[in-house]
Amino acid sequence: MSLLSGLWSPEIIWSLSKGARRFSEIRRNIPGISAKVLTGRLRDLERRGVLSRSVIPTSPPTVEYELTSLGEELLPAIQSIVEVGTRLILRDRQLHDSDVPLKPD
Amino acid sequence: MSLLSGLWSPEIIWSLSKGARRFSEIRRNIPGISAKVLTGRLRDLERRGVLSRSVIPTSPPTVEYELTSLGEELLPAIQSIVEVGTRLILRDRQLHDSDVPLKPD
DNA sequence: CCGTATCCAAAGAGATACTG
DNA sequence: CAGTATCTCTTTGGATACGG
Repeated sequence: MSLLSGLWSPEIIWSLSKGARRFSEIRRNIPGISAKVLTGRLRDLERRGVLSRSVIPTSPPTVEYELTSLGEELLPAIQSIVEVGTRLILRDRQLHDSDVPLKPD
Repeated sequence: MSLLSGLWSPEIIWSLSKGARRFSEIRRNIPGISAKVLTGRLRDLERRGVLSRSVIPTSPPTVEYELTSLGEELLPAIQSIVEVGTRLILRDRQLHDSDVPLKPD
């Protein structure tokens, strides 16, 4: 299960679902993540074989991250967890709303 | 994603996949988990709506934990993550074995 | 642009002892 | 049986500053 460990790993994997992305693109894509944490998570996911890192020797250097085929296999799992979570949130909101109904405007 | 947060939560959910279990049954089922951690995770998962806790007033008391319907929806996701992880481990072992081949007995 | 270094705080988890 | 109470250690993450 450590494949998805870390607060941001699922979002990082998700942000690579549509193809290779650069460091700064991923960072912009995930509001709130710091460079340090993003670097740490990317290194961890690389070591585990979930994504690959390739440096293109331009100036300044370009670094691209891409899911491996095994990384891509995690996408459906992430999606279904997010779906369950969304339903839980909606259900909670409904329970709360029925306690305190909105007055019609 | 916090639905699966905590080192042991996926295993706890998994151990309830075949129906309701008592505290001590879950604990026996998951070697290495302490009572404190199990209690903490169960409370967390209950609060999030993944499982339910019911006390049967016998003496000594019986406490049963059971997945909610939303909890059950997490099972396929857990299974597919475990499958990817297993393939990663097997692939790594293969790579390592090809470096240091076993000598035929 | 793509990071590393440092320091700090908070959360999880392990071990152990104790309880209604 | 099914927990709670401590205490300690480690891991993560946030903030900030700096570097090739």
